[in-house]
Amino acid sequence: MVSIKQLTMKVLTKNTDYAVRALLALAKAKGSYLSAKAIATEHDIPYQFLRRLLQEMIRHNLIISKEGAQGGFMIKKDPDEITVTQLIEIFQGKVQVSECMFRKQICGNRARCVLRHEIMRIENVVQNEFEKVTIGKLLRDLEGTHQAAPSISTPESAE
Amino acid sequence: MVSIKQLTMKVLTKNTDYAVRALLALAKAKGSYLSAKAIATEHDIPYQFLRRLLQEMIRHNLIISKEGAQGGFMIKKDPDEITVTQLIEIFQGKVQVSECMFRKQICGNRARCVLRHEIMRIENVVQNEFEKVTIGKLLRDLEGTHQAAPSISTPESAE
DNA sequence: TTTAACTGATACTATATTGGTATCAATTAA
DNA sequence: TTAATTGATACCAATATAGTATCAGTTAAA
Repeated sequence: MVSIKQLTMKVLTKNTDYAVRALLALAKAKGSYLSAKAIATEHDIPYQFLRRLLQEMIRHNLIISKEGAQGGFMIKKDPDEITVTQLIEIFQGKVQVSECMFRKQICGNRARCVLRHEIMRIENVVQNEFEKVTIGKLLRDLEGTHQAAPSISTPESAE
Repeated sequence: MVSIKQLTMKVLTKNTDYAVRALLALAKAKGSYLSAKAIATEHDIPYQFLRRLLQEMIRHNLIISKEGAQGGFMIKKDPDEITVTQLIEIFQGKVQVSECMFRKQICGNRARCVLRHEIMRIENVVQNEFEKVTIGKLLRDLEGTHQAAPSISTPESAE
């Protein structure tokens, strides 16, 4: 058996998965510090793995930290402004359908490439779909309140 | 620097990329046999790699082969019926946003999970987009004829 | 002022996936 | 008979993904 395929093509890796969960926990605990250990334990995320993700999120100004005893992490950015697209880009890189498809052989001869256009269109669709999903929305869904975001009406908010 | 991300999140791997190119070549040469070597050379695809992909496509009834000298591969299935979704499923597995996200910790307590629904919605969007793109459509785009498929009218293809 | 609970930073390991190569047997046209 | 070709499969290398370990520095609190 030639294993050229896997079971599923994962769109979200564990990185993003864990990051979303951690952010939901932090969004919920808004205003107080949660330690990496507490988050890891409660949400079943490998501790050291989580810490790397948290550091990365600090670098991207999504959260802040406090060192020392009773320290931990606190959400910084408005949960309604944190999209899954952003998290994917941070942890998995920019969504791209194919790095070179249709560029080399096929489109080499043609100046304007309709295929390239087709592919980019799908890229945008994927990205837009994930942009509709924010941490704020997920949190409300999770808590079953289903109320609209306080100050933002459109899900596609700017940076 | 902690490399927890790559440059880009590839949606199409080389497998699928090469398979599409090979199928385009075979669709173009419809009715005659093309050798793996010829396809590999002309489209800059690693020979042995390509052969594995061709074997896989035979198993999925997309193409047929003829052994021996002057043998090769010929397209079997109607190019308009071969979607990129199918190729992704053959070579990369079924598109799935996340295998476990929101299922374990988060949704453990709640019977009906709105998040799960959200994720599945995106999965469908992605898949539908790729289903719009067939080998037949790509071939016509490639040749610049832009005429509709003989038996199938594609409403979304006119952009 | 010592200690335990923390984060910051980074090195390390294991496994899976992806991309690619090599080999040998069987088939067939010339 | 031979060269071109597929069928089948084993193998290898690079990269990505997932997870672990360690040590230094900071801080609240005993």
